Amino acid sequence: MAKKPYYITTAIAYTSGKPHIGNTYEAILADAIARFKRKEGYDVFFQTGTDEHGQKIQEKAQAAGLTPQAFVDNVAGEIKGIWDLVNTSYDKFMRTTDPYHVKQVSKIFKKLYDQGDIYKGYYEGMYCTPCESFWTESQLVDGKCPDCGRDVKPAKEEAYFFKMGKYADRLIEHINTHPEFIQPVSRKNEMMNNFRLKGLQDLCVSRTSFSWGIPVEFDERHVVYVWMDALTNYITGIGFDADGNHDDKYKKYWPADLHLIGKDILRFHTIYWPIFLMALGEPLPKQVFGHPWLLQGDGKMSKSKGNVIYADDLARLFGVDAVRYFVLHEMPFDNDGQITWELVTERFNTELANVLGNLVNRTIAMIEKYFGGTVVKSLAANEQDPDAEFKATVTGVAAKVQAKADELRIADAITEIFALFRRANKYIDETMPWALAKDESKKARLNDVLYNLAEAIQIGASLLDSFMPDTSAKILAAYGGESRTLEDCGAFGLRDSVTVTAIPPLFARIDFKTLVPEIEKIQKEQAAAYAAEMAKTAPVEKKEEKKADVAAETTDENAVPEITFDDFMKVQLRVGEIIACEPVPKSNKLLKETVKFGDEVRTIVSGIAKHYKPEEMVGKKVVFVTNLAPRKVCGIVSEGMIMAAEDEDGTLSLIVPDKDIKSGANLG
RNA sequence: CGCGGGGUGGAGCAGCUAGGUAGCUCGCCGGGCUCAUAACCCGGAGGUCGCAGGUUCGAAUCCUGCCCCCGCAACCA
Repeated sequence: MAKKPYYITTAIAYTSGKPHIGNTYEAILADAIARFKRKEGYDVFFQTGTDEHGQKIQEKAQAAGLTPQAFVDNVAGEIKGIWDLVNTSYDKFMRTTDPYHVKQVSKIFKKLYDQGDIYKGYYEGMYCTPCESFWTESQLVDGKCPDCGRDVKPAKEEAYFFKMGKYADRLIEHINTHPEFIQPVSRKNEMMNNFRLKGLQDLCVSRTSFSWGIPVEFDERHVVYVWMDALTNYITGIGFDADGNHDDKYKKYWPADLHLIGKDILRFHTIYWPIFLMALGEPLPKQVFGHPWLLQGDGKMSKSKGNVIYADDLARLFGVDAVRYFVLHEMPFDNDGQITWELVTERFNTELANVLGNLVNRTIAMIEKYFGGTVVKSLAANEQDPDAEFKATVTGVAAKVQAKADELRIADAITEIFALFRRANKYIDETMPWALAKDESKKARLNDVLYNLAEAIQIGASLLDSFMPDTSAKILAAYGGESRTLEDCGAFGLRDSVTVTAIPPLFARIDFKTLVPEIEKIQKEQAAAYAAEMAKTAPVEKKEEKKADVAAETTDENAVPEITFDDFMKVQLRVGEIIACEPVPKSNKLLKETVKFGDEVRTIVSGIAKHYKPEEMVGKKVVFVTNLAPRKVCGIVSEGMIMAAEDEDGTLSLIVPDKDIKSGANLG
């Protein structure tokens, strides 16, 4: 009988930079599922890859002095390298610059245009001519360009749009009749609300403001905009052809069984993507799973602080399988999870070293010590098997693991496997092999006990092979066995004899203190590399970094250039007395202060509400910058800036004069 | 009333969709054992399940209101 096909994908990673552990988590999770499906007997096709077009990449490449293609070649190589490092068993690494994909996207666009689903229209907004950028009303600062501060004017740009509304009813129907389509189900309502509350607007699918993309074949000033380019990778990667001459692979694997993606892009995968497919007349994917995020626990992630955690650093310190174990097991099913160096170390020691590594090791040691390395299967079937309960527990694990894995609850599946290892440790205490060894008449019993342990360990290791492939292989090699099928994991006593070979500890306990210098080194290097990059690319990069990571810019001294005395003198600093203060409505960070500088009274808005209460502000004398251009913040004009110091913990402290001094006093 | 997620023993989480003894890992305390990586095994302390109402024979679980935290958005001049 032919194996059933199973097609699984990850989202494609954007090639703007090195992926951190949170991005890598998705690849590892998909890999675990893919491997387990193979173990279950499916004919699996696992596709992952990179999303390589767009304005941001064009700008980054320019800043780095590379062509966009050369730039994405580098980054895609780096991403693939990390995926390989953590042992993802993808069948295809898809890139959106792949010629076949480019050709097909172009054809798809044309086809949808010809059949009337895509039409030419206008993208309207406020336009800044020098910056060549469109802004929405809400993005404008004080009615001016948020980038350069110059005037903007209403303008419209030609663009192509996709008629989303045409397919909305069919999609709603599909979502309602396929409860398994959106996972976890708790997200389903969220998606449906998008229809009811906002209606479904037509989607802009082309741009003329940059050129690094797939050209629209019949209108070359346009390039295809991100979602139509990126989402279609799932079909072009397996040989979809817009003219219908599909590759056999497409016929076999589409529709996909599972799109594994981050919860942030669930919308695009459960609304836009199905509608594109409907327009193309193709079947919809069976399931879209929006996984939670893996957050870094020690403060807000910031490259300038060097506290971004990357898979390769983790792998160097803990080993690849420990990284896989951590992200697969420590992630809750539908809440965000946390990762810190301390947490990884703790799990490494308690679970991997203590429970698993030590079990494997002590059992080998006993088999060698008492039997020279070989134990045999008990020949006489014992009517009242004293180990019946133990054996039943061990052989029952496979079914439990399978049940959990089929629900995509990988963390729970792993917990089941470790329950087996814990049970085996307990079995050692129950049977006390070292006591049996002292009595020659109990040699047969001792053999049976150790044989049972060896079997249990091999079953556990076999079940582990989808999640920790290297560790599984090492254990099985030490016990001279091979990874067992799921079915065989449900049976005890498969081998007539087991011969073991001593191996070094699988996971040597780690004292966190010894790791601290390493981690500090990693963080220093990261911060230095970031500063260097900032210095090199600052002019171009500023725009996007401002949005993506404000903290980076303001806390990274290394990136700040030297100024002259004259420059400094341009800044006017004065002591102001706060005579009134109130929170800004609709904001959780802002306080509005009324400040007296001598005879002058000004209104100043500051982002300090998380650190200071309005009532404790009143009466304080604080240093302000008083010659900044006024700016509207949340509808209030702010005429200056309060001075405060912030450390890396985010603690904020206002700068106040050492002695009482009249308000309005100048600094210098 | 911008959108969403969450509040369960010291920490991190499960349980909630289909109400019925509050569970797991770590930590802590005590004990056991010595094959093993100061590892393993057993026992124990510790929880008004954010608050207040409601439905019910019975609510962590369902309903209503409120409080707090975290993301996103907004925003820090």
